[in-house]
Amino acid sequence: MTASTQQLPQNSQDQLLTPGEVAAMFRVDPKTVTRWATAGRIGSIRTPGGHRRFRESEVRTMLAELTSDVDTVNGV
Amino acid sequence: MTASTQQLPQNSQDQLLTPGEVAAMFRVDPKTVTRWATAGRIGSIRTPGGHRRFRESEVRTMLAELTSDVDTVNGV
DNA sequence: GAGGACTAGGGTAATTGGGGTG
DNA sequence: TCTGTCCCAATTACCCTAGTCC
Repeated sequence: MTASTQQLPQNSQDQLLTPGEVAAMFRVDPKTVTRWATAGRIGSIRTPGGHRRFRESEVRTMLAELTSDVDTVNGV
Repeated sequence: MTASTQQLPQNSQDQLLTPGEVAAMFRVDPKTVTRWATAGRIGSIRTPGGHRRFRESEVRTMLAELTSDVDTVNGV
């Protein structure tokens, strides 16, 4: 049995998502998600190869805010 | 009984991880982790059978280094 | 000794990154 | 200002069989 897989050393409870996954959730192009990461609007984790991974919890939070913030503007 | 489920009294500071576990931490394919080891981007320990093992401390360090979060943990 | 699960290896397809443009 | 699409190069993902680990 996979005794080794009994407990993943996943200290972070966040699952990582690929740019394509995030792009599908936001209905945008992966390129756009990359721009968000470049602009610093979303935390990104890079693989040794240079590809980006995003935290599921962070993406969900942003998505929830957008859903809830349809026209709920704070100022105007 | 598999002693794997038990906490052996290792004095350990470097727990060994399997390619699958490292792959899960980076959200990549186990083969990709193998390529990193082949490319020399990550230290690898080979078993007598040829399988690879990675040090948890090293993997954690890489994750921390590659994590470009807005978190101001250490002002590098 | 037997079994299940994972890994190594090579090869090919899909995705991603970066720059420039509409 | 922001997003979508083009190019090309690099990285990653999935296919297979055989061997190893527990």
